[in-house]
Amino acid sequence: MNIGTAAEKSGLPPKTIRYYEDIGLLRPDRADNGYRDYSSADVHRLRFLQRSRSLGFSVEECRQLLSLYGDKERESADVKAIAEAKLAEIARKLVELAGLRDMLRHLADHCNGDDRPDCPIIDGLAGHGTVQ
Amino acid sequence: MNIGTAAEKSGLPPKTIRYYEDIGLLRPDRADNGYRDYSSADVHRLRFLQRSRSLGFSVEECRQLLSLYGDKERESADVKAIAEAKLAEIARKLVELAGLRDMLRHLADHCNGDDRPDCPIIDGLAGHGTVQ
DNA sequence: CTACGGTTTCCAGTTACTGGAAGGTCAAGT
DNA sequence: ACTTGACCTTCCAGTAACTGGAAACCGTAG
Repeated sequence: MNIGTAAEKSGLPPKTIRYYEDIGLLRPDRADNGYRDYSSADVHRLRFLQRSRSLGFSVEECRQLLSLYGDKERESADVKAIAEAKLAEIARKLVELAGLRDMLRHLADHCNGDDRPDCPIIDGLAGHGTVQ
Repeated sequence: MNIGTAAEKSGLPPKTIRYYEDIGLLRPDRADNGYRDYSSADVHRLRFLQRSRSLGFSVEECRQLLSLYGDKERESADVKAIAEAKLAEIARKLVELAGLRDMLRHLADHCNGDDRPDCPIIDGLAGHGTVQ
């Protein structure tokens, strides 16, 4: 499949897909005419990249996660350790995302009209407590 | 409070905090010695920025969300519309993050030893269906 | 055989930081 | 009073992750 189709299916622009190939995240076939030819496994990788990038993981983190599948030589304990570390980070992100949702829900529901400017939502803006 | 303390409390490096001031997301006081002086409201804004940036929202999206509080002239309907749009996006992110968690959970739990390379997890890597 | 949309490479520009140099500030120790 | 070390300041350069645009090739429909 051509890059345009892969772009549609993955939700990533063609430019970004080529960029991911440049930095070695992907290695699509080439057709006789020189066009890139994407398999459905390629599209899965691209969808994964689209999702994890949009959730705030870095390209290097994505590369590591993708390698958990690709590298058959890798130690299982290694795979498990990396996966567990990311799981902890995901759990944290889920909590923060839910907090953000609650805060915006409150803003949308209760701060209409004259009330809004007085709403002390900013106190709950970013949760409570200190980092570290 | 000095920038170092604000950095600790917000989880952002001082460099990033100065950058956010450069692009107009923040306007801390200055002490007589020229040092930036952060209020607790400033720290709340910074914590909000740290969280929403790490969850994949762009700086411009963050600017818009912060303006929902700051701008007393803004129409309530406008505030509500923006908040609702972001809520939909957050709901989507929550689903994708949970999907990522399940996938990694499966990888960590069931793909140990010889089993792993054969696991067809990549099929579930990025969920199913097509974007758009 | 000519449009026109999709594809190629390459190079430049943008966003959002990040590192490092050169120097000013401040509180603690001698 | 003086020095030391951790903090702060500005400025300028570099990096990460795209993004836009030019010039040229490919492929199908009329």
